[in-house]
Amino acid sequence: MEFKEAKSKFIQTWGALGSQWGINKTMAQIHALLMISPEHLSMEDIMEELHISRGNTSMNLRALMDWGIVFKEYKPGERKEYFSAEGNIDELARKIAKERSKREIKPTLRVLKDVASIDAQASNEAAHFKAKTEELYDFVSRADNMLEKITEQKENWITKTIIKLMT
Amino acid sequence: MEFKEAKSKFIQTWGALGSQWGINKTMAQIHALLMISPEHLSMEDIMEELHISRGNTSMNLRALMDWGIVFKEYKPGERKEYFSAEGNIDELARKIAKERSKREIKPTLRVLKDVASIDAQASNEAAHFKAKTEELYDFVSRADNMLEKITEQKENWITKTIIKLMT
DNA sequence: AATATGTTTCAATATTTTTTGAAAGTTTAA
DNA sequence: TTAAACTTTCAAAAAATATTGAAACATATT
Repeated sequence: MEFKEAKSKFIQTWGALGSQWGINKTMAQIHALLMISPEHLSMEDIMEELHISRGNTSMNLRALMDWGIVFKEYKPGERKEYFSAEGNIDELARKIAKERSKREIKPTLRVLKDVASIDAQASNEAAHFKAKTEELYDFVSRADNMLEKITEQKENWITKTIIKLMT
Repeated sequence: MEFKEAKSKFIQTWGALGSQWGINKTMAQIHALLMISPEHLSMEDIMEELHISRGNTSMNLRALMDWGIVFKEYKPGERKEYFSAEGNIDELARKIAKERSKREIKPTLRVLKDVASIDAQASNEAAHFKAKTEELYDFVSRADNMLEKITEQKENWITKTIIKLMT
């Protein structure tokens, strides 16, 4: 395969994967592009490469920076802003996990705790509901905890976790 | 909180969580509803409860069954079909993890392997691309492996994993 | 202070995804 | 074999989401 073809295929695939996991396709594509670029890229570079508008680029770069996985870079003597992606994949995954936990899991846990607090005496249906949502709260909170434990191990957390699991 | 209010809040929240993770909102809501129902529900029941059309209900029930987390039930002497959700949350999570790995991670891995096979000699850019996609392949494949290891432990895999991680 | 070089915002538009509802399909029973 | 009871399919419509592009905004330079 040609480099150009491979590059395009990678960007498309990363974008599609993003979509399937609830992340804006363009956002994932910009990230993919930055990840494989040896040099920092300007907004113009990104727009041209992905054929997207200035506004779209600006908004998605902001989102990526909010996630802490893309950084603004300045070149001495230049007014233009450049961008780079988190280069360490371990760190990238850790940040994504942390952010999704904060944005989605934690709020869900709050709701689960809340709805599980109803009176079980009210009816058979209510009792079942309470039991199920309690169970769910327990599970999700454990899973979230596990993820925290896994990612808080600095450096090579995947490998470290696999080793511990083999015992 | 009232049971009715809690129920509605739970269904909404579960639907929203689904959306954020790339799962159709209605699909997640149907699943939520079945999960908290002590009795099996018919298509009519679901349509009425969630205010959705017959077609929508039918298609999303099929999708849930394809995922292996909702089952068709027959009542003796009745022609109507009833539905129930996987009751074991551990098992539910395991099935979702397995299915997403199969549908999304595995195909991505194939592409990563593929694009990483380009000639690194071609250019500096190509060399960097190859290195990055190889690194990514390595990481994703380890992560997928880890998930497999975690979920293949039957019963209480979350708890078991946490214990192993504490050593 | 005017101009040049950039970036951000956001209402309008385009695209994608989901939902509807009615026709077609299936199965059971009379 | 016909009708009744129920489910599935899919083209059209609706809703949700993403994208554009131009005006507003910011900041540096002349």
